[in-house]
Amino acid sequence: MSALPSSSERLEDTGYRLTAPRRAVLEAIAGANRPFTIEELSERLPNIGRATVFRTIKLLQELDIVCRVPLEDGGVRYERSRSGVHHHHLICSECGSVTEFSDPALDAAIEQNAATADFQIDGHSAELYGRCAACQRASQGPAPAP
Amino acid sequence: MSALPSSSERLEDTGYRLTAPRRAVLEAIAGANRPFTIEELSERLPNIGRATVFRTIKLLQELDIVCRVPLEDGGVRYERSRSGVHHHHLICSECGSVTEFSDPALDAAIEQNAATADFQIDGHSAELYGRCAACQRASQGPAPAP
DNA sequence: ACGTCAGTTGAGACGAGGTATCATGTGATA
DNA sequence: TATCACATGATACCTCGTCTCAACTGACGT
Repeated sequence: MSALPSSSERLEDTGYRLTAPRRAVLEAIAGANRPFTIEELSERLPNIGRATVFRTIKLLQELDIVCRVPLEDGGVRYERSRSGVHHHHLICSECGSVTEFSDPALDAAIEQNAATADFQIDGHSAELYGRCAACQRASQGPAPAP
Repeated sequence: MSALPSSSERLEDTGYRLTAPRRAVLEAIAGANRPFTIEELSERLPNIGRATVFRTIKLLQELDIVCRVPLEDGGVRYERSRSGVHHHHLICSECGSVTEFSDPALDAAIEQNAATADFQIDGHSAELYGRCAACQRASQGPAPAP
């Protein structure tokens, strides 16, 4: 719901203008109940230029207001990020749902590997692909037609 | 060096034809000393159609002869895969080098998270971005001209 | 050795996703 | 409320990858 107030403040605090198109994009994002593509967003906002949608999403990524979800096939979706908390994704290849999780043990393992290789780590990504619980249940329960 | 014999055998064993263009792509890959883009590969093989290079790389990915390296900016490179062993990447954002590592603890942490979420995992990716040891040394040691 | 033919190729059209350009519009400040 | 840097929209353009289809060619059987 209220992803808007803090987001718009963050825009202004960083010296960016809070314009009508940006407000519209923020509202559309706040209203999205699942990760979205730029194209989907753009369709929902027919009065706003495609380029502006791209520019705004790029900006919001830099401000950690939205985050990029890389898909297995090379495609990309975006989602509102939960208050800048670092997390990873469980991506269902059947229904496309994306679940977040964070795990200190996983991050620690990653940092351990970087340290061993004398690698100065800036960032990392970890995505898990497979089938979510709901999709597993759907194909197990009532025998579906083959 | 000898990535060729086993790779071409693997092609034939799987029922694919070992054609001249495929052989040329395999040789170019064997001769690459760092992860490459399709475009780079295509430039090195001016007699081979771009579409064929794409098709061949796709095929070699399926056969686990090359693997995809997703970059931080959304771009992609490819590299010969080490004998099908599952691994992750340390990707230097300064010099572009890619180092592989594998870590059972990391994979275990990933599987643990999937299990907790009742998620049936098919595959996962984990990439670490930052600066490699060499690039860190280069900017610390002898003061370079700005 | 050679014919056969399904698998493969190359050229180029096409499409998705994203960026660059530039004249015009507009939010925040004085 | 005037100003002007910042932001926008339309559109051209670029990159990366796939599709189409006629022509070609490896692998196999004879």
